Amino acid sequence: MSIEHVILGLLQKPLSGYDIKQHFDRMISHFWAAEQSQIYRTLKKLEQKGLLKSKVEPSERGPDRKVYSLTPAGRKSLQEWLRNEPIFGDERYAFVAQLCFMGELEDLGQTLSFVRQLKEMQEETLAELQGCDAAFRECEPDYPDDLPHREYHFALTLDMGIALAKAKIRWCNQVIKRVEARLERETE
Amino acid sequence: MSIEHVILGLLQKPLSGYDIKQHFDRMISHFWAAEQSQIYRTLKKLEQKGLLKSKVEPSERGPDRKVYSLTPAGRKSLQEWLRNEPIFGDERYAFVAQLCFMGELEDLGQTLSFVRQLKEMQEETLAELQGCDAAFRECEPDYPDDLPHREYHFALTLDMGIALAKAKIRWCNQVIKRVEARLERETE
DNA sequence: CCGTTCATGTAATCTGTTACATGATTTA
DNA sequence: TAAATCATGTAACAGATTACATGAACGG
Repeated sequence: MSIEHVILGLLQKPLSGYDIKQHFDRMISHFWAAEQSQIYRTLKKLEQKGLLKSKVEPSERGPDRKVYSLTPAGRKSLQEWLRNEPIFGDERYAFVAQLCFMGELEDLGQTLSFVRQLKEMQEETLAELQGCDAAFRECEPDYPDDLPHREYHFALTLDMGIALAKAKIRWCNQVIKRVEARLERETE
Repeated sequence: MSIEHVILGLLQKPLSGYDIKQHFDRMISHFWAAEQSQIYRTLKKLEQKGLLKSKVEPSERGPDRKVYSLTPAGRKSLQEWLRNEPIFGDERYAFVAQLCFMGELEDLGQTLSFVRQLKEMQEETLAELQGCDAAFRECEPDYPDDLPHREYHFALTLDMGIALAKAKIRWCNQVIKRVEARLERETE
């Protein structure tokens, strides 16, 4: 049920489904992704449950917006979720699965180019996260340790994204070295 | 469609649905989890598609086993997936989502105990992975760089699990220090 | 006039979890 | 004899993706 709670968490201010999608893509994509259609569906369900209320507003540009906000029951549900123990141990990494079975190809050259490509992808991710961090640092004088609680917690998760991206890149570098060395040994 | 390919990848040797669940839990749980019921459903689908074939065998102990193995089409499908570019960027971390919105509680004591608990969980995961690594090291004299390709690639993914677990623990330690410091400042 | 952004959603399908149902064999 | 392990699955529900459908406003 995490997506419901992530949406409740984002609704600190009233937002439309479209706004929520922007937040997913721009702020939290390093730990959660959601499709637009899933967001609309979940908003409808949360409203039916009485955790959200909505009102239609004219937009400055484009069609009318349907803006959602938390009800007291919604805030309570969010707080309960936050006080749960950490939800941990169900992460999935498709690229690790690919690497795990790549022995099947009997082609270390393929493994090497796979890991190099992976490293590039992770470097892009890292650059984005660091850009976000830099922007934050510039416009918030109290960054990072005296931010208001909400931004402070967001900054902590940004650090996590950066730390993990760096760890993945270090691991890629090690794998690249090891596979290169093995390739040299095997072609001797 | 990754679960289909993960199952194809595990079927280097013929295995029953029950065996496959054991492999998920014992060898690859740090990058992919699956429920028994999902495994049986997926096996059935893969057989319908002609990527697997099955035969029923008597078991040494317990009821008959239905043992699946790759067809040539199955092997081809696996190899195509392995030659795809790395599937990357859709990881989800529910515990990061929880932390991200925890500012809502306005209770840094709660944040602190959350992160301490998270750290303990990650230390358990790390210990398991290191145990697996140690066992591997003991019984395989060529570990890690001269293993046959299949085991070699598995060892690479084990390293990744260990590297990520360590990175998460380091991040927890930093967060714990920072939050402790802020709590002291705020209660002065 | 064409592409992008803004803005809403539905339908079909696929993936994943939880609960249920059955029954033999082994170990304590 | 009771619990754990071996072994199969189904049903219902929840979560996620992809494709489809509509249309206004704005910038080039």
